[in-house]
Amino acid sequence: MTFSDANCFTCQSRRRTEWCVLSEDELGVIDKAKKSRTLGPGEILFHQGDPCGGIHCIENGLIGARKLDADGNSILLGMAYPGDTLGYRFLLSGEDYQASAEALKPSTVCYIDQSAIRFLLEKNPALGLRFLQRAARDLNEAEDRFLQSVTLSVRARFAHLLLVLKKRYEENGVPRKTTEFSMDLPLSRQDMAALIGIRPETMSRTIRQFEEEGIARFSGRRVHVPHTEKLLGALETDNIV
Amino acid sequence: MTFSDANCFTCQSRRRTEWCVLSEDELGVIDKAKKSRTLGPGEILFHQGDPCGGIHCIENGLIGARKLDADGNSILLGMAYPGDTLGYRFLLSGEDYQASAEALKPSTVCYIDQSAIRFLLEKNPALGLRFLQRAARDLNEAEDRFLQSVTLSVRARFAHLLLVLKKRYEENGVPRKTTEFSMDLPLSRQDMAALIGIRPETMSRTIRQFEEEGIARFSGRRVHVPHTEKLLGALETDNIV
DNA sequence: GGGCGGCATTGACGTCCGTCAAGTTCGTGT
DNA sequence: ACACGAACTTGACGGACGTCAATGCCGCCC
Repeated sequence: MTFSDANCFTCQSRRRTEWCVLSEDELGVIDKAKKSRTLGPGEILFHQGDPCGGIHCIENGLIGARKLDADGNSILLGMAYPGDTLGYRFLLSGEDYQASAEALKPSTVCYIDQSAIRFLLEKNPALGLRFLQRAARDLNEAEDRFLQSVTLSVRARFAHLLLVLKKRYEENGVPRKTTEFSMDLPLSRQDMAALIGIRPETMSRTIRQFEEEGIARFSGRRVHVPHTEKLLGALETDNIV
Repeated sequence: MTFSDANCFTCQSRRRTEWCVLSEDELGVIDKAKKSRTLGPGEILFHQGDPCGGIHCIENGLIGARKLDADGNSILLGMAYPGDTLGYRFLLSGEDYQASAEALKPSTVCYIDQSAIRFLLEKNPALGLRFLQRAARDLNEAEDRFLQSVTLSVRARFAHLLLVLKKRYEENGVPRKTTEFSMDLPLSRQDMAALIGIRPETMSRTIRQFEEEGIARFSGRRVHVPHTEKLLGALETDNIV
């Protein structure tokens, strides 16, 4: 674990966080309470079962949420990008973490103890509403994933995933305006497989299928899509209103 | 649509709602703003695509959330019991309803306009936190459903569903202490099928399988489980930590 | 450098579940 | 009471995806 210096006032990701509704004074409370650290890929932020004593706020990088099954295989449940806050759910409900958090890319993350959070939640109702809006978005996303997992084919779910990763890639980097695009996938094959609820073998086969159909070309973690509309055609999204 | 009289102060379900943190005065705001109505089974509370102008609060009965696919088939997404509030997510995010709400049993539901809600959210931070806790619980539930849909067999998912319905049945009625139990299912076969992401035909076959194995006996909407531990044995829950 | 362990790919095979079609039961309205 | 439609059941069939096993690839550590 490496500690780093960070500053809430100059944080590039702040406008994406819930803290954007805080006054200067209130932001100072966060800034004083925070502890910052950097993680390399694979490093663990917290473990499933650990008590949740605060909130993690991602300044930059990429964090993944995992569960482990009995065989020791880890299942990637979701990803958190810069500006996302991690753990508010368990802080509020008082439960222990139900998943582990692991850096998927080199990341800088701040930890804010619950005392500061609770103080500000009492003081500024807008902060709670911000968290509530975040929860509402997360909830919509979770329900969509369930619906997709039971209504869409593996092909379509993988196409969805690629488009979501593209969107995130562009939000956190350089957007492209052309019909074609390339990007570096932040995930291993088996992590992508877990995200859409399939086995690594099926992931390999779906990738090969996409290559054979000219939808995308894969080389390691690099992916190139020559015609975005071909990828859109694999969505099968027509049949749900 | 039938209107009914209701009273927040004497409401039997209030202790389960978010309003339980309100003072007498604040409860009066809700009580004045609410409009109460009763619905028979099949009656629609609101439609997918309607604008969300307030919150629905279930006094008693059972409400289901549905989406429609292009074929006109309705997919049951979830259920709301007495004390649950419906629509806070869309109110906060300003979106239209993304699903319809339909009474599954005779129900009494109050509608509270957003102006009262927003007034109280600003005034009493504890109310926002209550909603946040609700959202956190809903989120955990949604993620569990996704995990189950990709890791568990149809058998196991149906066993889960029966146990959830049992829990709800006992919370809203008479609990039993014995190893066996009976209950009336509040759902049609196809609604149960949709909840666990399978087709009605597969639902029928799973029910027959349970009967053949002596796990449960079904007669119309009545279900009898002679040995609860047999049902627990069908959960296959061992392999997820 | 050599060996080891995790990730990825590929093939063969099996099975679970979706699809289609037909038939039955149930509920509702006239 | 009868008729109609919706919900439910059952069977036959096929395909998509999981499972198992073998192999290749690559980075890491002794």
